[in-house]
Formats: sequence, C-alpha cells, structure tokens
Amino acid sequence: MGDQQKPKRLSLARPKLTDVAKLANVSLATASRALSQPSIVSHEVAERVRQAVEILGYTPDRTAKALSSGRSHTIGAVVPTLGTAIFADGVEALQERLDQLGYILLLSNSQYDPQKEFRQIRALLEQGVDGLVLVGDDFSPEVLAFIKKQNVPTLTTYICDSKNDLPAIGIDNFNASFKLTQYLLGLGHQRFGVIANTLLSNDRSQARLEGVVAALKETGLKLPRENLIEVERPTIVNGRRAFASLLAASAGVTAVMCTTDAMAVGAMAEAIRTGHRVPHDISITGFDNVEIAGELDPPLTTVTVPAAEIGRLAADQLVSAIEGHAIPQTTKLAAALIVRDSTQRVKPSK
Amino acid sequence: MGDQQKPKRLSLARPKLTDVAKLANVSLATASRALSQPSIVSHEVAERVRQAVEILGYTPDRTAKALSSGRSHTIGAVVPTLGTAIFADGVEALQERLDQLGYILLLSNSQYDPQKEFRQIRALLEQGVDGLVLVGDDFSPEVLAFIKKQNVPTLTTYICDSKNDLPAIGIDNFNASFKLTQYLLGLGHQRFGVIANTLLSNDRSQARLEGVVAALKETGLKLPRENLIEVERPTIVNGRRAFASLLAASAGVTAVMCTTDAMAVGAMAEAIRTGHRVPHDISITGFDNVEIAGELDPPLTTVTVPAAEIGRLAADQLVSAIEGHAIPQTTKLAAALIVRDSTQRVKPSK
DNA sequence: CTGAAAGCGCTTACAG
DNA sequence: CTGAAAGCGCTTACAG
Repeated sequence: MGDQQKPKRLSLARPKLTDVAKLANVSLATASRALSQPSIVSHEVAERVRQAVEILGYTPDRTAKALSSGRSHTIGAVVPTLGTAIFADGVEALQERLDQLGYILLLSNSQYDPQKEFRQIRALLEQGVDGLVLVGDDFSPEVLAFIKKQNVPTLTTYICDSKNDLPAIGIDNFNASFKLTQYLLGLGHQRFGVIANTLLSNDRSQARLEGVVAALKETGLKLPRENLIEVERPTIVNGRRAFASLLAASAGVTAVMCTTDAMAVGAMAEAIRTGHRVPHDISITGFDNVEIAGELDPPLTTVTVPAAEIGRLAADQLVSAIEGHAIPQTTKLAAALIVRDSTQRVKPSK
Repeated sequence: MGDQQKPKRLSLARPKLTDVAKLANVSLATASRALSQPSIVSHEVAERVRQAVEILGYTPDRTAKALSSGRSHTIGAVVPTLGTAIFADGVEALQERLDQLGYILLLSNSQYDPQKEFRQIRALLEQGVDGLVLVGDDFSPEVLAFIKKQNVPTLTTYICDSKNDLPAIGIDNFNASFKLTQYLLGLGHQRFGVIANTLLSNDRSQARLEGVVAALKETGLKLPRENLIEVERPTIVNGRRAFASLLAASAGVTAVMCTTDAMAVGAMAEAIRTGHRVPHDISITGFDNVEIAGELDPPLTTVTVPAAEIGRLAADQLVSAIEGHAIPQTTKLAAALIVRDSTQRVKPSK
C-alpha cells in the first residue's frame, strides 16, 4: 500500500519545528519560544531544544515565520543598473549592512525604465518586504500612491531632499555641480560643454545639469543648446562619442563637464586621441569619483559620491524605521570636490 | 467600545483574496483559481473576479502563496562582490532574465569570505528560495552537504566544470589563460610576471594562474616565485602597487599578465608613470574584457568573460531545473582572446 | 465549473 | 514557565 514510503519520506524531509518539539519533549509553542526568546523558557528546556535542533539539523522556514509574524526580515531595493560603479558599490554596502542586521536583500534593476521600475516595486511589495530602498525621486503619482498604500517603510537614495516626502539619503547633486562649475569659472573658463547622462526619469542627472546652468547664469553666461550632449547610458564609449560630436558642433569649448566619471573617461580618451592636450587645451571633469578617476592620465577632477556610505546608512535607517523609530527626512552627505590634473586655468585666448 | 475603529481598519487594510471572493460573489477557492488559472473557471466568474481585484486594488501576498504552494518564485545568488564589473554585469543580467521569468532575486555578497558565504547560502535557503546561484567551486564538504540536503536546484557560474557535480555555466579559465600565455610565448616572451587576484577560495584565479604556469612549463619555462604577486582584492590600485613591487623584485620581465582587467589598468598606469613604454618595453595583459579595457591607451589585450550571458543562462537553466527539467551539467562559453595593442613581439635582447 | 475544508510551518495571545 | 488552539493568507485535493 505504498506504506514503506511513508517512514522514509518523513526522515528525508526537511525537519520542522514540530519534529524538534517532539524530540525535545515539549510543545510546539515552547519549542518556538526556546528558539526566538530563550530567556523566557527554563534552562533545561532551552538546552533540550537546542540539542534537538542540532540532532535534526533543523533550520527554520522563514516563509512560515514571515506569514505568521508579519515580518519577513527582507528588504527590497530597485536601482537603475549595476553597470554603474556607484550603484554597484551602494548595493554592495547596503547588502553587507543588512546582512549584519539579519536582513536579506531582494534586488531589482529597472534599466532606467519607469514602467519596469513600477513593476519591480510592486513585485517586491507583494513579496512582503519589510522595507524598500529606491533611487532618486522621479516617480509618477500612481507609483507614489501605490507605495504609500502599502504602508511599508520606504526611503530613497543618491538624493538628499525628496519632493515626494520620502526620507532621502544622499548628496545635493545640484549644489555639488554648482560648486564644480564655479571652480571652473574661477579658472577663467567661459565656454562650456556638457555631456549629460540621460535626463529622462533621472533627477540626479537633471540636478547636475541644472547646477551647471545656474552657476553659468550667475556669471551672465549660458549653455548654448549645441553644447549639451545627452547620452542614453553613462558608458565610456558614449562619453567618447559625445565628446566627438560636442567638438564637432562647437569647437571653441575650453571645459567639458561630464555628469558621470565613466563618460569623462571616454571624453578624455577621445580628446587625447584627437590631439587635444588635457588639461592644457581643454579641461575635463567627471562626477562620482570612482576608482578609475584617480588613476587616469591625467587624473580626473571630479566630485565624490559616497556610495558605500549611502548604502550603509540606508540599511541602518530602514531597519530603524521598521522597528518603529523615527528616521531623518533628509540625510545630506558631503560631496567633496576632488581637484586633480584634468583641469587648469584657461589659456589666454590667442 | 472602540467599534468605530473596526470598519475603518478593514477598509484601510490591504485587501485579501477573501475580500475579492466576497465582492465577486464566489468562494475563496474559485477566486484563487480565477487568478492563477483563469481558463478553468467560467468567463463570467473570471470577469467578476478581475473586476473585484481592480476595485479593491488587490495584490496577492506572495508569502502566503509561497507557504501554501511550496514555490516562492524567488531565487538566491551569492557572489564575491559587486565591485568587480563582471560580477555586477552577471548579476544584472541574471536579475533581468529572472524578472522576465517571474522570479525575484535575493542577493548576497560574500566578500570572498567562505564563512560569510556559508552563512548567506544558509540564510537564502532558509528563506525558501526555489533555486540558488553560486560562483566557482571552492566549497567545504560541510557547505556542499548542506546544499545537497536542502534539495534545492543549485548551479555555479564563471567556471564550466564543477568537481562537486554542480551544474556549471561559464568559461574554462585554465584553458583561456593557457592560450593567452601561448600567444605571448609566440611573441617571443620568456620572462613573465603575474599579478594574481587572491588565490584563496578563488578557483577562477587559481585556474588562471595554473594556465600560465602550464603553458610556460610546456615550453620548458617556469614562473619564478618572485615573479608572482598576489593581491587581496582585484582593484586598480592593487594592480599598480603589484606592478611596482614586481619590477622591483625582478627587473627583467617582458610580459606582465594580470588575472583581471582592473589590475591590468593599474599595472599599465604604473608602467607608464615609471617610464616604461607599453607595449614597446613591456607587454601587459588582462582578463575579463570589461569596457575600460578597450578604451585604454594602449588598448588592453585580454580575454572575454561573457558575464551577461552567464547571468542570463543561469536564470534560464535554474528556472528550467525548478520546473523539473534536466539541465546541462556543463555549459562552456567561449572565452575569446582579444588581441589589442598592449602586447607586442618581444624586443631582441640588447 | 464550483465550494467546503484541510493544510503549508510557523507565532502568539489566552489560560493555566 | 508551559500548552492547546487560533490564525497568518493563500492553494489544492476531494466532492459534488
């Protein structure tokens, strides 16, 4: 009658808490307590349960735990991509800290696609994450409404001030870019080119561009339309191409500002390839201060984005919020201007 | 009696399937079927349930679903780090494909620490992932036993042949490195230096090193102990330092092989800084073919690691295995030798 | 095609 | 300090 199967199955199957309870000769409830709050059971019981766990190789089912306790000890993150070092570094630090705090990370990449981002936010929330980490602040009312409704602690990163009232941890992109531009203006530059990462659904990129424009405006300058090249993805190759078309469109620029380091790497490579000396003929700046920035020849003037710190703080604050504590609405981290050798005082015009 | 609260709570709370069933005037079971297999209920019922879902803004609780169905539609991955582009790219592709397949990714970084790796594997398995993606093959018997016991489809990546009988998707690191070395030997190089990423718990790195040694041996050459520099993390800065100490220890090398591109970037920068012409005075090679490799000056000779394809295939195969299909034990992807300008025929010795 | 009921593996008031 | 029982929100045989 297939009965021979039964006992075998039982011994092969993953042991459950009832098995532990039986072996330890206590009730299911007590076994549960012995594991989660050992201090509230007697020493002997705690010890017996501990041994039973060991013998059976018991490992709790976190799904069941999540369903009955309403806490999954899981947090979700949606980033645009891992192909950009600052996001990879931020996610890495986020996960490391979450791990220390006993949380597991569920990760999605939206590829800068708002539709996809929404789908992924929804999937993570359905999955029952206890908290959610987002990037930036460019969300449709629909998405925001959905998030609010779920009542799950949510914060956003890489910006420090959310117009949507999400707690934010990051830098002031506008201001950092403004300062960087002022530095170049101080060197006498007047003719600027900008290579910007996609501005679509990307408020970090927008803010960086606006920072440039605002600083120029303050000095009575403006950024001619043809001096702005927008690329779809912040890659080295795109930076290279953008630099080429920038110089083709407007030969007179003395300073080229890139909204990410990766694009600046490409821009610099192209500049050198086409016989421009950096910084003698043309100054180039980046943004992010990734490792390669300091190793280029010449090393790149850029702005630090403290990605690992953002990730770490996001973990800390989110878990804090999950535990019912209030967390700061704004956490603004320093975005230091790193002056290296890719920029110099503009040559007196010939 | 606090009764005023009750109705408010009900309407605020996240709706559950019972609410949908009530509104659609069907049983819980039917509502469930209408959502998961609409074809087995009547059209009218399917439609009524659909509307109820819409009206209530119902969104299923995947935790409950997972517990009752035994399928979490979740897969776990443990990678050493996201700070290395090939892992970041692999994870990105893995997640994208999983997303298309209706799965969510749970991600951990082990930081090349076997203890941490084990803890994270255990945490993911407890979490109830349906499948597991690992990197490499350097696992203790304890870890392997634990994994086998869980009976969860598991595969490993970035290698193509597992000594532990895990299905593997990746490249033949040994052979690719062997070929790269043969190419340099063919250019007349005889005095080699190697900058290796940590060899500890890193079989990819070991295989790459062994590939060099084996190719040299075939020609009767050997790698002197002082010509091998091992670094703890594959960073640009470490590559730079390693190059410096390599030249200090053994001035005569004509070819420096780095087991990752990032280190090659540093090595090349240091070579140029210290007045060595690449490739005229010294040839340098990398491994991985990350974007920057092709943009360096000179562009780097390296080996392609198809990280995105590895991630994509891992997703496909794992889901296939979860669905009960057999999957290949070995999926060997091409690791093309990319010859660029950082290598050239060795100068006739003066 | 549909419904009532058991069950997934835990946690947690409620009694003692 | 401990146990019996209800419950978390779904799915899925089992009957009809």
